[in-house]
Amino acid sequence: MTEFRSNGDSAQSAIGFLRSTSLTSLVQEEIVRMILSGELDAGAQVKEFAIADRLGVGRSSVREAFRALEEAGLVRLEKNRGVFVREIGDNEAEEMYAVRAGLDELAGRLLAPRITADQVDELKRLVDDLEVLLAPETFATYFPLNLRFHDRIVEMTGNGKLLVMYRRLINEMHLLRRRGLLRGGGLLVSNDEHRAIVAALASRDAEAAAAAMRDHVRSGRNRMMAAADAATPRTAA
Amino acid sequence: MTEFRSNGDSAQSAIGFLRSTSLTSLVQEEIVRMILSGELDAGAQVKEFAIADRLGVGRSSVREAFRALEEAGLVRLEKNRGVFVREIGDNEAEEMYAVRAGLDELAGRLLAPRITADQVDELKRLVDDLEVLLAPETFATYFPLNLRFHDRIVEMTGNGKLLVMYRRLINEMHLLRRRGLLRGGGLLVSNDEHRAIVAALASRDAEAAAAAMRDHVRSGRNRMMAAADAATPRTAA
DNA sequence: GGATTGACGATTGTCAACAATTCGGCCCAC
DNA sequence: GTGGGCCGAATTGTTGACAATCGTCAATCC
Repeated sequence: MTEFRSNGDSAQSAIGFLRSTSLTSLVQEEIVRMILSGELDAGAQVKEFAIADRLGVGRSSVREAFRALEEAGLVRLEKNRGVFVREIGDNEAEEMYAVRAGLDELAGRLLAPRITADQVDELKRLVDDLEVLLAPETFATYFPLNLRFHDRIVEMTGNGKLLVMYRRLINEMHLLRRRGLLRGGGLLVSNDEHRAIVAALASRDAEAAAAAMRDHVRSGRNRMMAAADAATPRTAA
Repeated sequence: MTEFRSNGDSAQSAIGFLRSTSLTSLVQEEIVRMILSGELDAGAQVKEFAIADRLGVGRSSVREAFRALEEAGLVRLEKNRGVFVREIGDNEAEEMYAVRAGLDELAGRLLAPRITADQVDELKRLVDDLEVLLAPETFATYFPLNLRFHDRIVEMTGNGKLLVMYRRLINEMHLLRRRGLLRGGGLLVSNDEHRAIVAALASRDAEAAAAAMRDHVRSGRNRMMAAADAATPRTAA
């Protein structure tokens, strides 16, 4: 996201970088990376000094980053006890799926009337790429590309506010307790639904696109819950 | 929200209060109050030391609060220049109305199937109260009660995640540049729509409730935009 | 033996001091 | 008169130090 080039325009980038980037922002990005990559597990405690020492900054910068991360829903602050990576239980997971369905539905409705032919092609290409990655040995790369497919749809709506809220929610949903199951195989059968979404968008039918998005999220929720139940059955056979 | 009583259980409240409340949280709440009350205008600079001195706390607590407020979208941090109350231009206002329509629509769809008779009565009472306040001299109290009406609907869905996102968005929308026009008279004619919303919810028809909510937000947007255009006409007569 | 208390180490909460940057005014040269 | 550069006040960025709190562990008492 913040890269430099070695050619002439790097000076301008560097200036913008210095003007906009504080230590706190960098610390914040690093902690987000650690959380999303799984380096910090849900529920784990994150110690101020450990982060500060590791990144070579003072504790204040880390503390400020923690405040921002709490507001973003990624960590939980307990006074005098420390900060912990948030865990998301089943109740909250249900709530999040409902909200995500609403946001995705809105994205489909907004995008369908204004999508361009180029954008349809781009989405079709993404779905084709996903198809290839369905094999078990490449599944580690299926998951991020799937995220990118949905992110691009929201991004294409041109609604920046929706995109910010959507991304924040997706980030939080990475903390689902049973996330591992999702990545492991629960989503394998969803590519047909991706094709249905692209088809609905290509037809420029707002309601059809909205319905396709909503149904896809709902299916994802069901797959997740089924996988969770299979892992921790409530009644033994 | 955090009140004490003078009877026996105050000790327990006080303990919980101390355990959960940091100076930063209090500072944050105070700044939010100042922004929402209009004490701090959109675009105004907020100086660290001024807040710290006024509240009798160190700058660190204020800086941490700033970070959280930036993540919440209420202020904008410019490195080495200061923090400013965010202003929301016309573009972003459009985006926010679209997202709010989506959230309200979702709230209507979620609430309709599960609303209780008591809840319907409560909403009806709120609409009746609003009716009385339509007179110009009481309009200052119409606005907060209108907010409460919509907030209660979202709250009644039981979806906490939706409620958090909704409230954050509503807070941000207080920073609309032409907000004064809204409060002054643009929303006067909307109580019929409120009745329509309650009627749709009472009928337990999810799609009807969703449509009523969406239409209401859309009307609000149109009223706001019309008022804004009237205040700053793009073409002179 | 079990429970309570006290002290200690570790961690967080808050603050004040120092460094770096920005912005405005002033002077001076042209 | 105008533009450039210098200087100083004001503000923010960052750090380290000190105080308060929590959890643990061992010693003590019943």
